[in-house]
Amino acid sequence: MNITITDIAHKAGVAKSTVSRFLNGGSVSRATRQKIELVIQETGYIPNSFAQSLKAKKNSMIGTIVPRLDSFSASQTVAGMDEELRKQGYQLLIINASQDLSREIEALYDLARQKISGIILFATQVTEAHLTAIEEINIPVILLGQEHKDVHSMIYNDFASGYDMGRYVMSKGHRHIAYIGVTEKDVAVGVQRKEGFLKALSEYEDANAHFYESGFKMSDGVQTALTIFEFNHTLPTTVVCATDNIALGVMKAAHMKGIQIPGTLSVTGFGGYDVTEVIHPGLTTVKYGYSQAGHLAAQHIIKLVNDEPVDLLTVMNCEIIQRESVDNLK
Amino acid sequence: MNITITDIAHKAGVAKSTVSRFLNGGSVSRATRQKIELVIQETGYIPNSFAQSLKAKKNSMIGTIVPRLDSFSASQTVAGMDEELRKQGYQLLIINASQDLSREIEALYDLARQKISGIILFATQVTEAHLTAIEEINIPVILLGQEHKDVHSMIYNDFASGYDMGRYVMSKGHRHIAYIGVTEKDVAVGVQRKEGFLKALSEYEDANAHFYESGFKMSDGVQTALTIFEFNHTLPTTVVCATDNIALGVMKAAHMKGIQIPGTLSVTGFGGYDVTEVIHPGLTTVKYGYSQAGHLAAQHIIKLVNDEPVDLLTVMNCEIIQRESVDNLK
DNA sequence: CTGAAAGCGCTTACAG
DNA sequence: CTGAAAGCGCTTACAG
Repeated sequence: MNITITDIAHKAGVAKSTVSRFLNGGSVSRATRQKIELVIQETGYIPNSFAQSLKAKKNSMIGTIVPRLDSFSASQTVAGMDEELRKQGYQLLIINASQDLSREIEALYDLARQKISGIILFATQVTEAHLTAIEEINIPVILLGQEHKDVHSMIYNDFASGYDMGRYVMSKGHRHIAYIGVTEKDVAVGVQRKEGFLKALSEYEDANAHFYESGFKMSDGVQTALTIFEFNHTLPTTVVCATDNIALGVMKAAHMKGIQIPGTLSVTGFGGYDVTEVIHPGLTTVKYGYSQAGHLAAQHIIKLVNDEPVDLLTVMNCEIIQRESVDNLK
Repeated sequence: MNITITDIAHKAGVAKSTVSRFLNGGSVSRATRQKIELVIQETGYIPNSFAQSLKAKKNSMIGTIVPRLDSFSASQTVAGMDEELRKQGYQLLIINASQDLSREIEALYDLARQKISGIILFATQVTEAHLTAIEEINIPVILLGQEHKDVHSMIYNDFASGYDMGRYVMSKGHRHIAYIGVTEKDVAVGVQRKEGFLKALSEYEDANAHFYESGFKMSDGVQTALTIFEFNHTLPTTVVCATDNIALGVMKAAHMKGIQIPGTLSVTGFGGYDVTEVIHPGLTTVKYGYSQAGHLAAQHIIKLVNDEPVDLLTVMNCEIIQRESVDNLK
């Protein structure tokens, strides 16, 4: 049996309300304060936060739903969020949806049941079910990574990233390009990045590109690269990959096939994962500020929780990091 | 204002207890069932889990305290735990201690306040304060990564890993070795791995090793490697690193200095991070089964929560993965 | 400064 | 099958 505030009150010979006041920093005389302190010390009393929240009608928890925990971008972002939230006195409840959209929906309701104050949802796709849930639970929600006109959203400027990367490789003289993208269900990564790249492509009349679709895993990147290497008598001079993971896969495939990077083939990624710096050659990529995004998302959700205004859409910029994986053909 | 069970009862024209029974799958007539269902549908009612837990006096949450979220081992392990826990109907509450021991203690009390059912603590050091907290909160706790005689512990067989790695490099003919370890405050990584290595070393009379201490970050590994390269007119033939991160740092430093790996210098790690496979050369390391450990920890904590017996100490074995970073000198 | 009382939203015997 | 009542552990006006 656990110790309750009533036990403490009895042992200290005071009323529960006095103990409660003591606990919450209300005014208590020196004498009673000491008695209560002593009893709490002896018993190792720990208040029941359910009961507290039940009365107080609110708590300081923020929930976040991530598609997977074991990805660089997710763990960096969550760490950033956590830091900011803790600094501001909130606790973060992390839910792993394991890349299952229906679990995201479940998680939304779960968090509502727990009367969490606000939710940050790492979005990959925003379905009708998401929208319904967000409306029903009646709790502030921020979408991170995708945008929707009816929900507060924070996105990276994926179009600009794609555009910049396209211009970059072409400025280095590349004209025969393979672009490995991902499913268009992922609007940010699958559509925006590619659209940006396409725009850059359209500005160079003598350039041409072939488009491929890959999964998100490194092994998917390896497979896709292998088919490119196999069915093309003339290799592209560069392969632009929609994520660092895919780029890593391409590098691995090239290594397996004895294709030199750089020298014979160039490769680029998106993401700016730590690994891309330590490998040889270093991967030219676009750096996304995951940790900062986490901090910012935390600040925004706190504002929303406190009914302060927040822009419906926040766009975060990214920047190219030039490393050794791209040949200068000029 | 949120909708409560009383509202539902009113609107459906029944008693709260009937709604509660309905919610918990008790016997309710077809007619009332339908009335209640309808009202819940219309109102979007979501039960308050605080109130539920307050009465039910228990919940199905397991807490885990990790020193940092953004590390490969932590995210893999947590993902494994989460998977298992969810399968068994528990929810995981993750707390990030940001590598601050006092935050671990706080977190222990925080979780107790939330009447969580059990706690898995990723341990790096086990201090008196930890022990006191664990005793006071009176909740089942499992230590992951370190052992203590009074607390349920799960550890990797770090001594054996160190021993195996030592024997491995020496079997490849290496006799002049640099060992980069970490602080001995971390018994598993700092002491056990080194002790194992020392035992292997003692079995080869003609072998010698120099010992260095590094931080856990890749950049620390770079620094340590640089001093080794600088102050030794004769380079060791291999550097055995206590973690993959450090090994990655050494590889980077070697690359900066134009030292060939393999060829001139060999390098090994511990951990089996994904990256170690994609880089060139592939890093010879010891594979730790993080995800499995997570699953196992989850199973154990659930048993403890249900008062089922669990071995006080569980030791998990690891195995060497041979890749290209070690020269065969024979 | 202190205490008695009501109430947060739910569940659980206990009658009927 | 259904309802009235008590109670989970706390907080919060309100008196004193």
